[in-house]
Order: sequence, then C-alpha cells, then structure tokens
Amino acid sequence: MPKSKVSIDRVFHALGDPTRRTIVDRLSRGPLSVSLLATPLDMTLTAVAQHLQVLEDSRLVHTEKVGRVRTCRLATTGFSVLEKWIAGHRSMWERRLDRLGDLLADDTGLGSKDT
Amino acid sequence: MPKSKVSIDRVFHALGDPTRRTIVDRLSRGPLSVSLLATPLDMTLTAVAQHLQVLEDSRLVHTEKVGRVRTCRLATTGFSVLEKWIAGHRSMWERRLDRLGDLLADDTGLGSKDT
DNA sequence: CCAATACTGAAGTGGATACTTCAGTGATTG
DNA sequence: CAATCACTGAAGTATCCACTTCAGTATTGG
Repeated sequence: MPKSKVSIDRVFHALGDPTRRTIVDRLSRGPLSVSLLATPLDMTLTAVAQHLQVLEDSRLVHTEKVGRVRTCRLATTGFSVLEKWIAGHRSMWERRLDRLGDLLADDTGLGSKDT
Repeated sequence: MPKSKVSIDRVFHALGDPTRRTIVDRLSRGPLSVSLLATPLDMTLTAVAQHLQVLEDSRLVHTEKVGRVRTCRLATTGFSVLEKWIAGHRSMWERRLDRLGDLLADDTGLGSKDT
C-alpha cells in the first residue's frame, strides 16, 4: 500500500478516541517510548501500538525506532490539516451565530456542559 | 431519551464522517429540510435522518419540526466545543514545532523523566 | 551466551457504526 | 375524504473498530 493521504477524515477519526487524545496530551510534555506511553493506560502494549499507528497515519504523531525502542513525539501535519479545516469553516459558524437573533437558540437550557 | 453530553468525543466522531461534513457544508448556505438534504446524497432518507441525529447529538446541527417538515440548520455549540479543544492544544503543537530542530539534534531524554 | 526487554504480527472477539427495508404516523392538498 | 408527502421506528446486516491473546523478532545487558 502506497503512502496514503493525510485526510481530515483520518484526523477527526484519530482524535475521536479518548485514549488517543490522552496519548497526544502526554506527548505534548515530551517524547515517550511505546512502553512508557502504555504504562498508565489500562490496556495491553499491543493496543497502544495500534492507537499509535492510527495517530501516525493521521500525522498527529511521529515515531522513530532506534534499537529496540520506538520513540514517539507529536507531529504537526495532522494538527495543521485540522486547523485548516476549522479556519475554512469558522466564518460560516460565525455567520450563523450573527444571525442567531433570527433563530431559536439551538440548545439553551440543556445545561449539560462538558469540558 | 436521556440528555446526552456534548463531548469533544461526539464532535470529533460526528465530523469524522464525510457524509456528515457534506451535510454541515450544505447547511452553511442556509437551512434545509431533511428531504432536500437527502436528495443529492446517494442514500436513503432514513440514513440521512440517522446522520442528522448524530449531528444533533453533537450540537453541530439544530433541527425543528414544523408540520411534517423538519428544518435543519447549523448550531454553534458543537463547533464551539471543537474550537475550545483546539485552542487548548494549539500552543503545544506550536511549541513542538519551535523545538523540532532541538529535538532532532538532541538526545531523546527518554527515561530521564518519570510520572 | 542467555535472559530480559521492547516491541511486532497474526488472528480472533464483541460491540459500535453505516447503512438497508418495510411498515407505520401525521400533515397537507386535490 | 383520500392520496400524497415528509418523515419516524423497528429490525436486520455487513463492515469497522478497539481491544485481546499468543507467538514471534530484534536488541541489550549481565
């Protein structure tokens, strides 16, 4: 299989999983090996390696193997793809927001905010 | 039907599907009924309604039924949740970018840090 | 060398997801 | 009032996805 494109599909999918977002958060504090990444995660090393594969495919993480250790760190391409998508859609949401007076508030009173 | 949280999980998942992003794009040009949304999409009305449910759960779309017609339009909550997540992570990616030269030249420092 | 370490690959499982069809329910219109 | 329209709900299916176990393969340290 040839090198596949970094699609916004892949990026959204990769970030849609809480374990993968945790991995991203931990890598933001510095590079880590697969084993070190896996240690606090309640799953097998294999599962973590699979998540890392998804993150690599989406270019959110870059890994490099030296000796028997694979070192993982953040990559910028995936995030940049995401930012571009957002940038291209921000204005349309803002336009909606501007015209909210016209509309009913979409979800006022739901009160179930999330962080 | 229980109140569901608007989590970043839901938002990423909702936007991870190309059909749903197409729906979002079309709604950015103005509100549409379910039937009108479905017309150019190569799938059944039911399938489109299911995608709309996902988009509503993630508060990216708001719908309202008047008579027999359900009108769909963009909602801002989901997008705002997404923007907040991005904002909270942008700096860490930028930091990575800044230090890329450093990291590549330097020792990985693996194992020197600990939880 | 030998054992421990750090993954890697293949194969399987259970549950979610993206559809489908079909049979309604109400609203609108001729 | 009957036919049509715009959806809605239930149920089924095929595929995907997040995990697992188990059996490797290199690499490293004593």
